[in-house]
Amino acid sequence: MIGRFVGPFLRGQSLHSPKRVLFLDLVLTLFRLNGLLIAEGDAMTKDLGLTHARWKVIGAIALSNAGLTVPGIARVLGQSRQAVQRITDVMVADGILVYTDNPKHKRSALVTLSEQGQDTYTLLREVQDPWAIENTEDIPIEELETTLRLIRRLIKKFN
Amino acid sequence: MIGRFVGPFLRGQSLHSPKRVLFLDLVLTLFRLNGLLIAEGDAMTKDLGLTHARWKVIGAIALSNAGLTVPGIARVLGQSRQAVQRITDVMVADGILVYTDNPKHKRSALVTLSEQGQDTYTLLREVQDPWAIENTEDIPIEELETTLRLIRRLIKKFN
DNA sequence: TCAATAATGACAATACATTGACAAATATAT
DNA sequence: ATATATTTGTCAATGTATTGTCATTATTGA
Repeated sequence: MIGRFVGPFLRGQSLHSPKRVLFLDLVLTLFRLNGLLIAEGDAMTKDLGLTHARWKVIGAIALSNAGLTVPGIARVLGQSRQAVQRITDVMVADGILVYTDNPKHKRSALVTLSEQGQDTYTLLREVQDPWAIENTEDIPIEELETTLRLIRRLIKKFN
Repeated sequence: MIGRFVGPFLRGQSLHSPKRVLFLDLVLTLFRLNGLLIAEGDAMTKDLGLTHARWKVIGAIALSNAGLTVPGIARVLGQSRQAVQRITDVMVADGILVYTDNPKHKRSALVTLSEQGQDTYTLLREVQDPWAIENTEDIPIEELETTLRLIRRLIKKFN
């Protein structure tokens, strides 16, 4: 039952605009999933010496086609560019990332995986892939697509 | 097109398990939406003297039926109980929240809105409701339900 | 072309969150 | 009932993220 968590404050109005309550419930639920996903990722990558700040950056780079700058990674992750800059600086110092020349911008370098970074990514994939497959095997692909489409639609609104 | 952001590292495998790629893409997209939602909420509540740490707590309490303890709020928000404890302590000191007796637990108080907190919540609703309605008016309720159901399903896996 | 606007890097201050640890309270299983 | 496991409050250390500011570089539009 979808409306299960609708509380006393909202129940009085839920008949008038159920979509609003549904949406607020969705937002809160997204916050929760966000936290659980971070915990999942941290548990998954504990042995690799990664933290969520780090595997998020690696994931963003790996999923990108064109190459990403620091502000670009920040946009993909929904974070401030300063936070990403901080972690990429550390990861470059650690030899996981490399700043490479950006033909399109004099100062804003592209962030890429070093050789060591690619090794780390390979190890990450070895735990991440089974995890992803395991957690989607009982979910119809149509539902995943519908959800992803809706999430993207919301992102477009908030950009 | 759903697979638009699938990068060079993943493209080679996408035919073998498209759901996996879809899922990883979804995860990254959820991170992004999470950040955008926080920014939306902060912009929305700037005049109310709230921060995302605060309106999340208020929202969690408002959406709950039974009454929530600090660890309960933390579970709803997908955060550590220590983080929530910190912010509720500040909000109690500020007079927005009140710790009330919990018949079910000697030490673990229920967190409730003070009178001032309810006023704040009323003001919050005045900006939040139009926002929620505006951002869902072009989205079919079935899609919202499908998405919420999927998100809940994932949460259940990660609990 | 050139002026106005936006994006970026850099630095600082502050807010927020996680992790670890330990004692006290509660829940569970036998 | 009672031993065991889990949950909770608390404190401390550390990691992570936001906000604000300013100079510099890109982009846009007239």
